[in-house]
Amino acid sequence: MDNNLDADLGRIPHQTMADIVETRLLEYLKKKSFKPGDALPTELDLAEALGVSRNVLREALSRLRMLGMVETRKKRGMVLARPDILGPLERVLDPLIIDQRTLRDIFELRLTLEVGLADLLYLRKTDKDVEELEAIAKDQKNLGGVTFRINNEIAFHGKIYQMTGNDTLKRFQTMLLPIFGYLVALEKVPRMGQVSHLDLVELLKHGTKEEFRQGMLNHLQHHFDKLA
Amino acid sequence: MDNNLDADLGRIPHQTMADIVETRLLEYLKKKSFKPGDALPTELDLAEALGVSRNVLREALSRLRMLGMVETRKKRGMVLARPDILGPLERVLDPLIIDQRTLRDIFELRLTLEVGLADLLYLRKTDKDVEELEAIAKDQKNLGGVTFRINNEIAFHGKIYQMTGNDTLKRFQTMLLPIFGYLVALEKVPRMGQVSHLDLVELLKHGTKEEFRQGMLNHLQHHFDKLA
DNA sequence: CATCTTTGATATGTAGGACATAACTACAAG
DNA sequence: CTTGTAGTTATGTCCTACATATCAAAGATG
Repeated sequence: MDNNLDADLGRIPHQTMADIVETRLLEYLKKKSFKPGDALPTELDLAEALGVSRNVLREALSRLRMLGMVETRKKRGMVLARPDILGPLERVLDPLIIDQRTLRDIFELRLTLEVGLADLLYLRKTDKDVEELEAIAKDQKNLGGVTFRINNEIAFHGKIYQMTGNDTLKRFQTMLLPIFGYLVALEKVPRMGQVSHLDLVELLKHGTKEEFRQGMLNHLQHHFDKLA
Repeated sequence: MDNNLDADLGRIPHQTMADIVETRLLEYLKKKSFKPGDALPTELDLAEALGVSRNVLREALSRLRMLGMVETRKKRGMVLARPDILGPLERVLDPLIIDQRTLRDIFELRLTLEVGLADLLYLRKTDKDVEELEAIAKDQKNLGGVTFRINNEIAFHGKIYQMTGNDTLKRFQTMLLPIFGYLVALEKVPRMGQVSHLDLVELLKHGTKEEFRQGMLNHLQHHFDKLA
């Protein structure tokens, strides 16, 4: 009867103490503009200051620890740390849990990145890198099973990301792989672009930045075609 | 004397119970391939099964709640939910805490995205969108103070992201803004690209995808110049 | 009979106490 | 000056207790 009512109205968020303490702590850290390594008050002091039990405080702190924002050592107390910005993302990226719309968004995000990569690539690529990339591309010729072809695909594009010299970008791409495996596996007939990996390597060796970008675009064209 | 010793050896990670429980729970959720809405065992059952106190379990659950992976309601128990993949990222993005290298990486990531956006843009842009973008660009003419110019810059590029019809991308861009504000504020002399916002709008109206991309590239050129 | 009210059971939310453990400090011993 | 020892302190973990929201079923009312 009113099954859609829940979807229409949604549920009122109901902030819990731990939620509030979490935001308060984040505000506190940012306001005080601590630098990594700075010492923080003890749990007992914080709990008392916030007027909550140590239990609640620790639940909030546990979150900040997961984000890598604080580290705690016995006796020493808590210390502000450099968060791992991609760590939390990594935990959540399960294609089966993420909704279809976001999945599509992420897919497009990857395509966008790959097309835009050319500039960084030409800025930082080395001859050694190009050689290694070529080796990967040539490996594709003697294709084994489906598994091999997928792994080779991953290796090739992964290498390109690595060649940009941008570690965050590379990690980001690695994290998105499961989503890609999932989406590609949904395709009935695996389609290949008109521009092969070897073509891309050739462009990288002797072509201009714009030619390579155009080549990558063609390589990914059949993905773009399906977006609408 | 041995200041580098710490850097050489690093610190031994020291997993805490909550850490272990967190990973175990994540494995459990993925292995069982729950769908959003499915009910989970109670805290007491989970704690007993894992052999830890309810306290520790709740610290781990608190993390999953922050990630949006589980929701809990009294009596009803716990339910698997759709995680907000960008939420955790949002909490962490404070330019003052992130290290310089990652900051640069993110900056490059944004440039890469912006250059690669053209395809999605031409796939989904509407006349109404272009008009609105033009309005923003024209606003720039009668420039007020520095604050206004920055806000206008944000509005213009933000509008472009929104025009891609990719909500995740748009949110991502919004989240990165503080980092941009920070990096741009570091510049002594604000430099402008040779291609203005109005030029970009013109390209969007009458130019091809490739022309627009090239225009965006020129618009951002001075940023690329500083990368090396 | 249908609908509203009440009551009880249950799982989470919060509080507080207790103790183990790691790590820092200071001091004594070689 | 290094090494060993004792004491202190803050975190890590466990336990118990109770409040609260919510579901479910029994009971009351028309």
